[in-house]
Amino acid sequence: MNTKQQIVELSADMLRSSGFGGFSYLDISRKLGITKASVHHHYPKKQDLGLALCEWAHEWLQQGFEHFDEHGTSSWNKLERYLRAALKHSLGDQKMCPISAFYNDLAKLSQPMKEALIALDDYELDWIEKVMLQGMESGDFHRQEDPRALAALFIFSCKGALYYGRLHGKDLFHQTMKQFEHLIKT
Amino acid sequence: MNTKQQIVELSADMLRSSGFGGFSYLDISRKLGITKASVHHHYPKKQDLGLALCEWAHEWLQQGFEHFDEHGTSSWNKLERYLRAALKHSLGDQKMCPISAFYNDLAKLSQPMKEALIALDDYELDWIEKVMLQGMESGDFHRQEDPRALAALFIFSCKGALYYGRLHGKDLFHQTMKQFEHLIKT
DNA sequence: GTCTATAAATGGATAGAC
DNA sequence: GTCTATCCATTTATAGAC
Repeated sequence: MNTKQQIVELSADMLRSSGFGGFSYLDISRKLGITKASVHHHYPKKQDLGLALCEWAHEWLQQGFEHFDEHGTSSWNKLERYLRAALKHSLGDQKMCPISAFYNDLAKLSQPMKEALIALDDYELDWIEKVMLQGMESGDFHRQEDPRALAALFIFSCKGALYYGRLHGKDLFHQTMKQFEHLIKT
Repeated sequence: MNTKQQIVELSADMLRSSGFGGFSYLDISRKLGITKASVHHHYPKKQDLGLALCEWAHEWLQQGFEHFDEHGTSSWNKLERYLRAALKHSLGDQKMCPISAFYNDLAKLSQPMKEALIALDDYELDWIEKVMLQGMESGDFHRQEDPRALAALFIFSCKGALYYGRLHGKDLFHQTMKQFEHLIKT
């Protein structure tokens, strides 16, 4: 893997640990055994790295969704796989999802990064909404007037539980999502 | 108001705008017209200020809950008042709730601050859970096995919607909480 | 309680040699 | 592509005079 790719992969890891403002070019250089100046050669401004990380996050989501679509045996099973992956990648090793990580430093993001972040959110909401609609069609979920609001409710519950779970433990996550399941399943 | 109180009040404002790591002693000193050294005299380490801010947040929550309990005409109305206040203090003037603001910089908080934060979360969850129980008793809400999980679902939905709402607008907040209302009310 | 002065570290960024 | 060297601003924190 070339240096440029290594920088993105490593940054993605630190992004999910500490947020976009939580790691520096010095951190990157030290862990890769190169100098700060070399990192700047590949990504002159940190905003450039930020946009590359948004692309990385998009592919990260895309791969997950394709996998859940392919292996999910029902609408709820697809959501269950989403939750299992979220739990493993978050509380499992004390990291955030990349989207939450960007929101952490929202006030300091440039306008292009904010737009990329909105697109990321919509991409995730689109997938959840699609699964919710499938679940209503198949009769697995109670019919709702506003499937996108239901998708938002699901995402916020999941991410909030992961966010708080870093301090309160994973039981809170399991109990919260079990409550959600109980409310929407027929 | 004496200097020490002014420091806490001003810090609380900046905390909700930018998170705990998002403001500095220089910011405080400039806005109060004193020097950094004077700020350090009142709160030697930033962690000392952080603990004072946790106390401030506790009183902030306490006053809100007392107000909602006193004026709420039903269980749902109490939650509605909570939501209205949250919306006003968050998307209204582009601020976060103090708890979310601390979570923003979770990785950098000292252990005593993390413990204070857990206590804050529990205090908020306790109040919501109590209202959920009242609503079930009175028949306003569907009965649930785990009222604390329902309280967590409510809080995460609300805070997530506020968090995302900073980029996606307040409609997302209204739609999400309307969906929650629809799922729990009889 | 407030000030001046200062320290040591970090963060983002650039110029220019190899 | 990588390095050395450097710049400038910021952040937390302390010592000591008034």
